[in-house]
Amino acid sequence: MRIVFFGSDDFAAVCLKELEQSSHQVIGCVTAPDARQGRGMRLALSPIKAIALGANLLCLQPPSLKEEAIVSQLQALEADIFVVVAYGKILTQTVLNIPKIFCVNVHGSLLPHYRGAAPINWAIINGDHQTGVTIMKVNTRMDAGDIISQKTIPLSEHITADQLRTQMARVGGKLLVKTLDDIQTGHYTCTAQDESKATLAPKLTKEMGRIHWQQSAEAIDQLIRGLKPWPGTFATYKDKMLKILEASVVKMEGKPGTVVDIGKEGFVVACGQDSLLVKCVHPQAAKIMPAYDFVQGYRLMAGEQLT
RNA sequence: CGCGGGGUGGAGCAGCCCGGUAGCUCGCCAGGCUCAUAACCUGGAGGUCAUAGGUUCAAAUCCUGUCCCCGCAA
Repeated sequence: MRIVFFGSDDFAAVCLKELEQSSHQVIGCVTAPDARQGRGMRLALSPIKAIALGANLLCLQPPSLKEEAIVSQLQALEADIFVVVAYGKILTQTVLNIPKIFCVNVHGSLLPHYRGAAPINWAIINGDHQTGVTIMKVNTRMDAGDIISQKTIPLSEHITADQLRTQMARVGGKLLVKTLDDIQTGHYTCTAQDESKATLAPKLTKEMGRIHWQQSAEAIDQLIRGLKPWPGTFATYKDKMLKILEASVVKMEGKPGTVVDIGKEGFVVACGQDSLLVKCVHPQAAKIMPAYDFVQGYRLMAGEQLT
């Protein structure tokens, strides 16, 4: 089939690579416009554009899909199907009508659970035992289209969002190719989502990463794993931000926020329930370091407070 | 030129404002001690203080350029 691919991030890039190795033909990409970002606000291009340039693929970067020029460009490609993966924009009905068959989306959850921008992270933050990938038909409502295929992924107790994301991109890419094969041969079904079970996975914010020590150590650990690497979790130590990158739950008690023990693996901070053994840390203006190195250099002592 | 913080033995930091013997907590090596600890005690090795110039009797410290790292913001 002739495919036009819509996507922007690294997750989308994995899917795109998978498509390139399939029997289907990617005839063009649509991705976000280059944006200024990073220190010094330099111009950065999306991973999708990088691949497109390397493969000599047509790459469109419209600021808006509502422009007539874009619509006619997309029509001219005569695609069989559109594939959308983490594109970041809602497609209009006009755009959805362009491909001969329809438009499919790869979503990082078992829909109708976790509709929205950050399904992978929320599954970990909420401590779920499993999640998955869904391929669905796109409509104009966010992540609400009919389900074509799904695959479940079990979650281990220590998985982080970046690991899950990598794993899910691989699984999703393979499922995408298989689903496209099925669509081509007509062996597929569309199942409407059960609206009563729909939940949302809203966009992540920086402030979500603030640690509240009165919460349980388990909840904080889930937050740390679910927000890795972005936006990350942080506490405050001596008025400076201290990012906490890795931790685990230990059975110790104390006043929430107090350092109750120090060892070679790191330092232990008491929480609302149980305590958190902090193993890896990122002080403001410094490098990422093992928690024990932080203890050495910053003179962290048992009894001190984090907020 | 978006704003800000850094680069000091193997690790993490202090010292810089107010120039004048390279400091702290670890690690490493050797020896001792202990029921035990982030164990402890004694001794030892290891640094052109990112880099290039400048000022000075004297620069980690003051001035100028360059390279690299990080946070905020997006």
